[in-house]
Amino acid sequence: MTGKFDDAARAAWLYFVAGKTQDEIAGKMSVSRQTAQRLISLAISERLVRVTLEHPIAECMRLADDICARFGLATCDVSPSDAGSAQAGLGAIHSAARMIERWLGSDKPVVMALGTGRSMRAAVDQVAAMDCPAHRLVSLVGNISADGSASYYDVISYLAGRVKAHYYPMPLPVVARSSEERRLLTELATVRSVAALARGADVAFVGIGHVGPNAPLREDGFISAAELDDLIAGGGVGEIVGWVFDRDGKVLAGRTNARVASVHVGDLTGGARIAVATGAKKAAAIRAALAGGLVTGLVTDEATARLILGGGKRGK
Amino acid sequence: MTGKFDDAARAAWLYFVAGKTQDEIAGKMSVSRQTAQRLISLAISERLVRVTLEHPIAECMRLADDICARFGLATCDVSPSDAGSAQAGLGAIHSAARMIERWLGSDKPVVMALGTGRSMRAAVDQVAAMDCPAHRLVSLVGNISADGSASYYDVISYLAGRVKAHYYPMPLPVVARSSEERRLLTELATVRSVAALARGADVAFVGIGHVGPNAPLREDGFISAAELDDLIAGGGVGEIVGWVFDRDGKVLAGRTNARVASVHVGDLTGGARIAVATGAKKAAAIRAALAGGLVTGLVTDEATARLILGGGKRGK
DNA sequence: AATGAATATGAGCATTTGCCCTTATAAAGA
DNA sequence: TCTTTATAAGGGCAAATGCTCATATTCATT
Repeated sequence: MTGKFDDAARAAWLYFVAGKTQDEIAGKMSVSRQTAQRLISLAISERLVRVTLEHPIAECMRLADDICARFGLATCDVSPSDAGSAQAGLGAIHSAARMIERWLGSDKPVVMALGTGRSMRAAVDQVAAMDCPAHRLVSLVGNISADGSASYYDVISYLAGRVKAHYYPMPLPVVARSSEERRLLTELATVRSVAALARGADVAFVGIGHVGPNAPLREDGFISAAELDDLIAGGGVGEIVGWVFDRDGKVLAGRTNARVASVHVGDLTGGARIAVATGAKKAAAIRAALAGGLVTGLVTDEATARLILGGGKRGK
Repeated sequence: MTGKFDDAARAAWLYFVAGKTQDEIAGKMSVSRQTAQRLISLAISERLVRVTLEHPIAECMRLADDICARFGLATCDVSPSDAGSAQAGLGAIHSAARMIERWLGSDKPVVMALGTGRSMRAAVDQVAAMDCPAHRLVSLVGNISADGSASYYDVISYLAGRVKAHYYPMPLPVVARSSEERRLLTELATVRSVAALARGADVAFVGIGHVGPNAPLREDGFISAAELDDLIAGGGVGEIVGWVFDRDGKVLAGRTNARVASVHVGDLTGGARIAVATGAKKAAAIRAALAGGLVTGLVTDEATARLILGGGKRGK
């Protein structure tokens, strides 16, 4: 008895690689045309097949090189913008997923640190199922939201399940109620060991949030409106796993930062630190993070890349 | 001015990755629907997009593992058979191409040795264009046919052009007219240095020819009908770059082998030696080559794999 | 055994796609 | 400048595809 995914993979193989029509496949596999179509569509939705672009689009490459040069990044991926689509940033998310897969495909065991946020969640959704029990995924940021529930885009457990890796979540709120509470929490033995693991990670993937109207930090209920205003007044423009920084990428002293319980991405030692972020609203935050050297790599899309490089003045 | 391939890649990206229809793409790129279709089709035919199967098909994996175990191979790739199709062996050719790409994608310089034949030619046809000036491609076999022309599926120059690597052809006939001539030719300085490079190759890809009715060696005019009969009488069942071996994979003494000017694959030191071969007619030759340890890896298809393992008795 | 939920299968139909053929446009040569 | 020729764009149509709805089947539960 052959499994369902096996049939799906076989049908997809015949369809994409051998170039058969669904009718022919149906004939070969002795099923109806509809079933063949369903198998192929299953293979696509389960990501048993992968379509990749071999040809680097010159314009995107150019933007990526410019960003690398300007901010001294180790890696930069710019994907084509899907202008005007509902799925903003889809391209960047797709290439982030592929980059994650590449790291997880490594032979030697990898410690991968992960932030949270919508982009990150969307990216791990696109990671193909794999089997990598040797790798470890570690969270940079607490998974407890303000009301005590453990929601907030649970990136790490989803990815861990999908790739069958061990994972180390952080049983913490994102922002503690006081700096004293933060101190107590981060001194817990379990938290300390997870944080230590995170700081030594081989690679970290994080989202970047903007600080301003509709800041994700506020929208997701981690800080109050008053706190957000305070951060803006203090020069905050962006945030990574809760740590707010100004336009130079310098982490603000005090304010909510005094109570953020997550691992600051700047504290990671040695490993690659890759940001995944797109969107006009985020451009200033991304530029600041790059300027401050908070990350060593960026995955974004064409439109955002132009904004980061300075409002398209370099275009043409 | 953006290049044509750039547009093709962009259209293909929108089509395959972003999931747009050709109409939407046409709108976005301000071209007609037909033009969008042409761009996508160009991207496919130029292999700017690549579809790969992430999910290993259980049956193929099982066959591959069986073959590895039985013959002590380092690697074995079995792709789904496209039974009854005109394109026999398409799957194996496709995975051979991918394997070649993987080697060429290596960071450190690679010396890759190459045989000839229809399968090899078809495989390199499918290799994506790359830019690897650090790698060296070296021929195992002469490119001069019996009548002095340099045809015979010119695998190496084609691949070298496609991936922009240096290459070292062998300015030799496949089978010299006498063993004396063979000795003279192989002692030429240029030939000796190419052969030395080949013997030290990191990896070799070769086809396997059968020896029997319609043997490729005969069909391509490298040996006469009488010589073929002689080889068959002497127990020859298969051939790699012209060196004929018996059912145990032992190279025949004398006969045409005394005049074969190519580098015997068994003389390669240390590197991987991978055969690409499919088809019922070749099964015996493949089995012999594996049994004799002439190669360390095999790329074939499901149907051939079954034959190699013994007429499908192990099936189900 | 009966019931109901969940899942798989099959038919019909609107969209989408691939391709042939005609027409336009551009490059090359006289 | 006027052909000639090659190359690209558009129109139209048959084939292929994706999707929805109705029906059958399986499986667990009572």
